[in-house]
Formats: sequence, C-alpha cells, structure tokens
Amino acid sequence: MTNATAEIAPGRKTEAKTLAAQVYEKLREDIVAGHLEPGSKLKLEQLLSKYSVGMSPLREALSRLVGDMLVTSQGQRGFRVAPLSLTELEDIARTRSFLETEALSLSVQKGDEEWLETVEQSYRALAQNEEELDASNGEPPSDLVSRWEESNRQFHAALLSACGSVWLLRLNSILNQQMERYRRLSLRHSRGHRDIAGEHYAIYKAVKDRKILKACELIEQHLDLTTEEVRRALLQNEEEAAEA
Amino acid sequence: MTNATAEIAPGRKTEAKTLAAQVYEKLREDIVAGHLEPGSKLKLEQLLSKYSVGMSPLREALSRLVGDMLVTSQGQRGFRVAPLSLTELEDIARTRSFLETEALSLSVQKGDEEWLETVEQSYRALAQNEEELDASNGEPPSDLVSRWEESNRQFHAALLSACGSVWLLRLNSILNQQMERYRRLSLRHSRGHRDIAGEHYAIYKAVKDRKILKACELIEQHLDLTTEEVRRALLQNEEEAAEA
DNA sequence: ATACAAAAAAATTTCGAAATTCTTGACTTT
DNA sequence: AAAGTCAAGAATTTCGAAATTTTTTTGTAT
Repeated sequence: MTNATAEIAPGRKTEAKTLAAQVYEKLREDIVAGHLEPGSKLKLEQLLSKYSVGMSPLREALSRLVGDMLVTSQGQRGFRVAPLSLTELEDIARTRSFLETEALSLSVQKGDEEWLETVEQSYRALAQNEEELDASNGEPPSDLVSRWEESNRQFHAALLSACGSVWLLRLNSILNQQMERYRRLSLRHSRGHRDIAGEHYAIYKAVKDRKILKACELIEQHLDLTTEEVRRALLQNEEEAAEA
Repeated sequence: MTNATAEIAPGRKTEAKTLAAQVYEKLREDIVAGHLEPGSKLKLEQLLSKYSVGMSPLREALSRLVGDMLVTSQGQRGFRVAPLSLTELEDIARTRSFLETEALSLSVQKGDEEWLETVEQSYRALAQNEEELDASNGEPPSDLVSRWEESNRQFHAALLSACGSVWLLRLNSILNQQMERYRRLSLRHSRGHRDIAGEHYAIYKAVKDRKILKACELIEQHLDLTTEEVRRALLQNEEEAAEA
C-alpha cells in the first residue's frame, strides 16, 4: 500500500484512498463515459491488467458498483456493465425531471440570499464558458468542452442546493449519473442548433426573480430538450447498427 | 464452495449464490433490523466469525452495502453502519411520500383490470391478516406479525406495480429500506391506537374506484401516520437515553 | 501532570495461490 | 442432424498469509 503519502499524514484532512476505492472511481468513470461497453461481460483477468490492481480490490470495487446500479452481477458468472435501452432512457428522463423540478421548487422557496449569490456566481462562470464556446470556430477544443460540462454541472447543483433534502439530492444524482451514460453515448453525433446559453439564462432569471412555476417549467423543458437530443442520437445509432 | 446444489443445476432457474451474496443478504437484514448498531464500527474480525465467512466475501458484501447507502466506508479505517437521525427520518419520510404518491397516481391511471385484480387479491390477504391480528388477545405472536408485515409490503407493492417506471420503484424501494431501519427501531415502544386496517381499506377502495386524488391523499396520510409513530418512538428513545 | 516519541499490538487491506464452477469442444448415441 | 455425455481449459470465487496502516501502550523529557 503506497497511496497514503507524507503530505497527507499530518492532520489527515484528506481521505486515504484504498486501492479498491481508486479502482472503483476509475471503473465508474469508464462506465459512465461508455469506455466499457454497456451490457458487456467484465472479464476479471483483463481488468486486473487494465487497472493494475489485484483481484480483491477489483471485486470490491465491482461489488460497490453493483450497489450503484452501474454494474450487474450474477452468482458464479461474474459481473457485467449495466445495459442501456431507449425504454430506460425515457424512464430515467421522466423520473429525473420529476425529482429535479421538485428540488428546484423547494430550493427557490427555501433559498436565502447567500444561496442566490452562489447561484449567481455559478451562472456567471457558466455564461462565460458559453461565450467562449460561442466564440470558438468550428469544433471547440475538448478542454473547453470539459470546462463547460463542469460549470454546467455546478450551475445545476447550485440551483438545487437549498432544497433542504439530502435524499432528494442523492436520488437525483443517481439519475443524473445514469443519464450521463446516455448523454456520453450521444456525443458522437452532431446535434441540431440549440440555444443552451439562452435556456440557462432563462432558468437563472426565473430563479433570481423567485418565480417558482416558471423556473420549474423552464428546467423541465431544458431537461426534455437534452433527452430529445440523446434519444435522436440513440435512434441514429440503432439505424447505423442495423445497416452494418 | 458448496451452495450450487444438484437441484439447481438443471436449467439454472435460480441464481447461484456466492458466499459474498449470502453474507451481503444477512448483513443487509441485520442492519435494517437494527441488530447492528447504527453508526457503529464494523469490526471485520468479529464479523468473520459471526457470519462464518472469509475476508474477501465479507469485504465484497460490505462494499456493496456502501453502494446501497446502508454502510459508510473510510479509507484504511474500515466500515461503519450508516447512522440514523431524526433529521434524516423527516427527509426520508418526505421524499418517500413524494415518490410513492406519484407512483400510485401513475399506477391508478395506467393500471389495467389485471392489475386491479392483483391489488384486490393482495388487499384480501392483508385484510385477513389484519382480522387475525385483531382477534388475537394481548401481544400477537411474532409469526403473525411477520406475516402481516409481508402482506402489507405486498399490498403496497401491488398498488404501485402499474406505474410504468422501473426507476421510480427502485428509488422508492431505497427509501423504504431506509425507512424500515427507523420503523424497526421504533418497535420497542407500544403505540397509540391506530386503525391501520381502516386506512388500508380506504386506500384500496379509492384505488378500486380509480379516484386518483383521493388515493394519493390517503396514502400520504397513511405514510405520515407511520412516520409520526416512528418519530414519537425515537423521541422517547432519546429521552430514555438522556435519563440513563 | 502533560507532551512527545517509539515500540508493540491490533486492525485493515492486499496478494497470490488454491478451490470451485462454468464454458467449450470432442466424442458417442439416437 | 440433433441430443447427450464427459473431459479439459478458462473463469470466478475464496482462502489464508503477508503487507500495510492505525491505534494503543510504554517510556522519556519537560
């Protein structure tokens, strides 16, 4: 065990990472990113070398991913990446929309001025990112896209952060993680024009003005548009697979 | 490995159970039942002998329970049973109510005659159980209580089964599991009189008559009354602990 | 008595091999 | 050709010991 370093030991502010926790994180990222094929058998011997880890930490990580619903296990037959399907996409999208609008509604009702300040800051960071994306010609550089994704994630988290329900946020984040698998899968397709920046601004404005119904309506539309993009891409995927 | 038996091998209709899966199930039950103290450190050496299992299957089971949010882990310092708190109880109760009323609403809208037949059967089994409970003098035998709990669970599952959302049911069952920990903790206290059978009948009747709003209102009240019982018992627990 | 350092003991995590189960391919029977 | 049986190889699961980390105890200095 080599990962508890000298800088960490005094005061122990940062969590020591076991090998199992490290490989869990890598596996989780790879599943969400689609690098491990949905539905595919996870061959343990291959994963041992791919992730430079032993059997016990690997099985621990996979077991935890079973609890996260990103992996399925079958006794004596090992583990598989959880499958994806259009039916499930619709279910996740509806359920996420249902939860996220509730969380937003509660947030707008309960959030104090400090919260609103946080929302404003995250909106500004996002808006700046979106301007840079707009200004980039052709295909934007991947680090710019990554930064946009992070600031988008933070804007949405800030919006919901005053909802007062740890569990609502947990469940919503489970659904977001599932949804992200679909979104990543859809990135291989060019998308139609969509004014995401405008959508974000409208949501931010409604929240700033404390218009609960409006905000919920807008975020629902925002989520629905994302789902529509993903759905279209997945359908294209299926058509291309049928032609091959 | 001894648990794949000869009866199972032909056709393989039933899942082969690894040791890890078996100890996972036992640990899960013991945590939900409160046999393992909320917040307590899970000492691996003790668990090895308690559950007659080796270190690898044990750690796999615990890792999965981390994913289930019944156990917390801290790198290099092992695992703990997830804590309970009054604040969390309220959060879980609200969130569960929110999800379960939605699932019921969808179920009543979408459920066909076959579904309604299933609901009716489960209601009849529950009602019979409740009559037997009523007829038993003093403290009812524990097998009767267990049977009531199972038929109660099945009634609720039947009610929601036509909602058309795998994910809504999954999330709701996560919350039910969490809530069950609190309910079990509250069983050590006698409870005030409550007409649970009447509540079940009213819900069943509203569902049978396809009165969505009424059904949702009733199930919300039903869940709230359960929460109130649990809350009162937990407050009593705290008072008793303060006196000791 | 308190604080610090070092050693010992306990606990946790991981390793690598052994045990067990599943899958595949070869062969035989119908 | 299809179905069944068996053995070999591959994959999965578990074991028990070793390695590592944390906690506790002991000893020393102030």
